[in-house]
Amino acid sequence: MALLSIGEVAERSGVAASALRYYEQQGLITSLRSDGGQRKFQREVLRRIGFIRAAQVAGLNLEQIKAAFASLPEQRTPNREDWQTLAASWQPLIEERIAALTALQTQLTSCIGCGCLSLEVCALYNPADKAAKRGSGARYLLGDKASAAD
Amino acid sequence: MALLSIGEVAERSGVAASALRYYEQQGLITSLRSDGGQRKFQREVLRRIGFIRAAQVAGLNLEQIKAAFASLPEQRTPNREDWQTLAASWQPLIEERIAALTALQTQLTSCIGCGCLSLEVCALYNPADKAAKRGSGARYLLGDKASAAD
DNA sequence: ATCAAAGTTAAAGCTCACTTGAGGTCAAGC
DNA sequence: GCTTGACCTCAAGTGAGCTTTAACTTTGAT
Repeated sequence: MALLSIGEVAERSGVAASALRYYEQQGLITSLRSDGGQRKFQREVLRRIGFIRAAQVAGLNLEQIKAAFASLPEQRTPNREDWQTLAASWQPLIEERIAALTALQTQLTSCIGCGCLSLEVCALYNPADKAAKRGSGARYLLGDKASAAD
Repeated sequence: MALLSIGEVAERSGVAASALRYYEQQGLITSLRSDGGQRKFQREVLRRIGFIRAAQVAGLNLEQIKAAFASLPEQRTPNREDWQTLAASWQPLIEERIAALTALQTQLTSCIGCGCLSLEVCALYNPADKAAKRGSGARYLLGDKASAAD
């Protein structure tokens, strides 16, 4: 069986059918349709979904993931090299996030050790000092969301 | 000047006044009031805010942070040791988060190296694959958050 | 005394990533 | 042919974490 129903994809990927419809609506995945209009997914979609979840863990939002997917070929099914390139492009991001957490760890530790009750010095006291204001909405991963810009 | 206005706290902490009011409403920080009803913050609030932001980066939500703050003394101003204890309690969480990202990194890398186009094996393909992998796997940051179900 | 800047409240609004619900359709087994 | 369960669409709802708005008050400098 070459094509998968939405229910099958949901079960195999561990992602709810409603989420899959949402991903399709957002342009992250695509589907064929049966005569009756029901979604028929190619197996490839499982890999795509795997990458979506992985990227979410790494801290990207759906729009960023969609942008990353734009590097994949549209004509043919992406091959190993295509995915490799994509995965590689995320490594720096993951490293960055790890670095941020490590820095936080250090900060918490050193803030303990140092006399940072004497204020003015500690990074925990003066975290941003001029935090760039993003738009409204949840800042679900404070550090990285778009902190490159200002 | 012992007490700080909300604007001063906002500027020093890099957190918007509206967010500070929200934190107060949620019980994460407290304030005294002037005769006219305006907030007057003790300096200590800056440390609290620092910890809030740090904890958010580490992945806690406000309720969890509030719960963590419950370990701080209410009668007296928390001293260095109090904060130390709190910070220490967050170390495992940060380590866990770093471990998750590292695992993701490994997965992405190995998924490239291996013949994982042959499906069925790759963790990216079968991320949840039933409740079998409860304690391990890259997805738990996502999974914990939304679905404690099943 | 005046006046602008900064502060107050309550309520509504917003983003993200989905989920839920209503009302209807499709596909497959008996 | 009928039934059942999976599927469809569209609209509205959810929750976290804020921000914005409106109408009003306080503070502090001149």
